[in-house]
Amino acid sequence: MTAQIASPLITALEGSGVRLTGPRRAIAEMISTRTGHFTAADLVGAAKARHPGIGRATIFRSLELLSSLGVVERLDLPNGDHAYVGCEPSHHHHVVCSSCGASSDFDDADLSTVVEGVGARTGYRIDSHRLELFGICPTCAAATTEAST
Amino acid sequence: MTAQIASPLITALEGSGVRLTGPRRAIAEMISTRTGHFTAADLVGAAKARHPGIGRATIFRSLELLSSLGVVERLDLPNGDHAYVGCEPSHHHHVVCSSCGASSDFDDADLSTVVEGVGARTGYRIDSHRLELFGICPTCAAATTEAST
DNA sequence: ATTTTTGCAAATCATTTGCATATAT
DNA sequence: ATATATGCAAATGATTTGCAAAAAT
Repeated sequence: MTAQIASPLITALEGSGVRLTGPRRAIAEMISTRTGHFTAADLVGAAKARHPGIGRATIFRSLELLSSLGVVERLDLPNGDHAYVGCEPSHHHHVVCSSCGASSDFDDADLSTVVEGVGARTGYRIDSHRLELFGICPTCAAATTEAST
Repeated sequence: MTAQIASPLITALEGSGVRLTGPRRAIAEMISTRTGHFTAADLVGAAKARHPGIGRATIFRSLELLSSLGVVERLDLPNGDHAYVGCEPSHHHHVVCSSCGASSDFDDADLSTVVEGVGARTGYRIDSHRLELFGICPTCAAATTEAST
């Protein structure tokens, strides 16, 4: 009975009918050890070090697969870069730390009021939305304060 | 006294200290004739037809300039493409039509409550946010209904 | 045994850059 | 006159694709 902690991603893969391959396990594990967001290039780099033999294409393909399963989400950073974060498959949004890349999820409740209001005012039938918040996480804020003391 | 309608973009350029060049006028005009969002590639194509001689690089540079002036905004479409829309320079967000690309602006008021709430709950100091709504505009909705009759 | 995945290398696509020339001020 | 902008072509960077070989069912 070994620890299964690191694997909501693996669970998601298991439940989806795709094959649970070595590369996919390795990628899932590399993602689940990350605290914050990461780019495809980050993962390619990590793979080169920790799991040589995994190709660039496989990483892109896995990222797409995991996104489609809803356990990884693609973010568009303010600078235009694409990044990813591991997350719960339910609908929600992210706050991401501009300093360390950490991210938290938050849910939808209050936002849906806003979304409905906009729909009513503009006449659009709103199908989907995306909200991303950027700021400084408590840890980084503390570190900054300290440094300036 | 000729119509100046097409030129909030030009006004913005004038007020900003940059030089009002031929290519910039042409690009501003091409943008202001668009109803919905457009990609850099769209503009490159339009320029090739209507203003040959304007280079790709100039288009990208102008888009960046206009974005920095706040009269054009870059969107990240749900499919990952980058697009732009012309807009008012005040802070606001967009609803974009998945069918025709039209977009409307809406302001911030209700959203700021949500943003503050998230900041309070997560402990993040929120610096910026981005909200994009996607759906079907009234015009396209009407067209669809008609077609199915 | 059969189907899905993979790795590789090459292809594609978007965006950026260097630099000599042209243009707005 | 002088600083800023432009066009071009080449450079860069990210992501995708074709395909034969490898691995999972």
